Amino acid sequence: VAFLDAFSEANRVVGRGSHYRVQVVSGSSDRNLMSQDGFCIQAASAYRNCLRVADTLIVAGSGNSPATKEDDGLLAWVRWQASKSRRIAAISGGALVLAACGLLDGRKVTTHWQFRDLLAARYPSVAIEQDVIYVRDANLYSCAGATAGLDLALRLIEEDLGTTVATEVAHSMLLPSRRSGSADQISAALRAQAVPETPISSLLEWLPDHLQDDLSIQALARRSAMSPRNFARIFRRQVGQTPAKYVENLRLQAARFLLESSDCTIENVAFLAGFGNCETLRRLFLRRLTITPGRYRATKSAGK
DNA sequence: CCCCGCCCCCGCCATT
DNA sequence: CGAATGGCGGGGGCGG
Repeated sequence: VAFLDAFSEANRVVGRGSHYRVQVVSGSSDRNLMSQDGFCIQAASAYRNCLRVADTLIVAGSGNSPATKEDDGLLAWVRWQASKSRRIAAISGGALVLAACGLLDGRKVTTHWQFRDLLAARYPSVAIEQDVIYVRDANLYSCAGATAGLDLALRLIEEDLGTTVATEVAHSMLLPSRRSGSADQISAALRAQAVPETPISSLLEWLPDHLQDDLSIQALARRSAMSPRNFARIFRRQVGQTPAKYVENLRLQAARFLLESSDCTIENVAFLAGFGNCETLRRLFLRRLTITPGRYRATKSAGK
């Protein structure tokens, strides 16, 4: 449910004329949704009564009922919505519902490890990605678990409204920052279950401690014993971002952290985060956060 | 602020 | 034949 907050928070950030209108629809005959935690949510409507087409269709899977009982009416409704909507997202076990609709054949998706085997066995043509917390395949998004749904929501917001808004939403929701799709920040429990060791995953663990190194594609490819072209492809497929973008995000994150929580000079921050000089850092901040590093630090410290 | 060179990204094709 | 890999080149964005 937490990912719903991200959209309302985005509305608050962009101000009046709210951008998102969220409608919760139940997949049952009545409006009640029973969560596995023992509380009950009342949706705005049951799916049968929802004839409005969603711009973004988000299908959330519940933990206790793996959504595998074939409710033909529900599947037909989802198929119909999916055919009309601009993009589709599956959260956790929601992938099973979309798969049952035949919407995942040949598509790249991820799901909670708890459903992975079932999904793979029942729908062999689905391309399951294992070492990401969320994945995007064209207009199809999916994520591994409920909390990853939050990251997915931030991703959608970022695509709709830009990085600045997404970052602010993440900030106001007390998240350290937008997590990337990669596995490096996945929870320990999920990591233990879901991550087979790959060259990319070990690279992702190595990266944050080596921001000052040469992190060009060639250098990273050499480190991973791949050709540059192939490395870039594999990386993008597994991580969901291009290598340079990912590195840029890491460095930006590091710089923000240093500005907020240390009194290093800006030049030192730039150096520590792996930027050649402070001009590069400055331009990145202006591009991504529309604020200079110095002002960023000032507003952060002035706020407290 | 501008400009040039570099590198990233991606489409495309050849090879295995 | 299809999937995986490597190489090439252009276009565009970014850094110096």
